[in-house]
Amino acid sequence: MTRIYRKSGPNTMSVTARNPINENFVARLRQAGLRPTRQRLALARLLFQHGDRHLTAEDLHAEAQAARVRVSLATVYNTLHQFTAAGLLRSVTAEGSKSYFDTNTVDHHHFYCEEDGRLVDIDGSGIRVAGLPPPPNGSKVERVEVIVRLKSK
Amino acid sequence: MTRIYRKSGPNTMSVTARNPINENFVARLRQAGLRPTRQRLALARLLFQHGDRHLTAEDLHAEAQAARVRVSLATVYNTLHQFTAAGLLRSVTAEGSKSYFDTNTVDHHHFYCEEDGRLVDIDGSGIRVAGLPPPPNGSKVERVEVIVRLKSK
DNA sequence: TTACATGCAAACTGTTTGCAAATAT
DNA sequence: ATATTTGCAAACAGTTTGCATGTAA
Repeated sequence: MTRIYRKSGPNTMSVTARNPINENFVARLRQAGLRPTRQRLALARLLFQHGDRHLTAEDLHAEAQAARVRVSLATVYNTLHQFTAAGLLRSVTAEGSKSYFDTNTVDHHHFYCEEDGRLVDIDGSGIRVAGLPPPPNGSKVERVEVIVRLKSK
Repeated sequence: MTRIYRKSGPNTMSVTARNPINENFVARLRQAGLRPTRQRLALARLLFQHGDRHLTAEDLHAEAQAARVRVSLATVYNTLHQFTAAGLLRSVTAEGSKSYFDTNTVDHHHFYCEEDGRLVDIDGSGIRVAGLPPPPNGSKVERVEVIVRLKSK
């Protein structure tokens, strides 16, 4: 991990600027009880403006840097967790060390490529898991997760 | 994590002592190209003498301490990885931060209790995952893993 | 007697936290 | 005005590594 921080500069983009993308996210954040700050809006845009994505905190931080958005890594972590708690993201556990955040919040499953650590959605609608025994006493099923681990052929 | 180390003392148990449990593990280790050292044998016994188990490195290290077996945490990690490479263990990824090692090396699935971080085997024979799309280009399926995440009711 | 295994400390990675400064309402 | 959010540094957890010492063959 590379830890490069820049001094925070003045706020150059008005958070309340009237453009359709912002309007959209401002509403979603407000609904989640999150103030639509410059950082959160920028991260929301990076996360959600392209289709379904699987990102680590570091990935998103790097994207923010590349897009000249000044956000600290700590804020990226905070934001990802807040978005997850708000139901805007899901977290996916694929491999020991790092956590992935998935912009697809609908039930679905994943291919996981061990070689490059990449996650790919499996459309959930077609998949069925049969023969599951009932959960142990006192607990109930929260979610069934299928991970198909891949090797290159 | 607690890091308590003791000075290594003299070897009190002969590795080659003739008892059926040792004989068994000595052979298995040899077959895997691993020298049957005091530490490896002790860990093997802790791992395999009771039924199926899901352990972290820390868990096993604690058990070793409790059993008055002197092993460093680093050696526990090494040993777990070597055993996994040799097919004596499987590693299971359930949650971001820690890795579990599973003494059940036959294909099967897991319940995972988020509250207490405990894994429970699901007998694999009954479970079937239907409707999987073919893996992406150039890759093939290595393993299909089902994790049923539990909540207490 | 030599190649391998161990123990420890220190490094490393991903993540979280404490707190002062900045910002949203 | 005040409650929230941010950035940074430092802490933290789990894991890995380098190297001197110990042990198996």
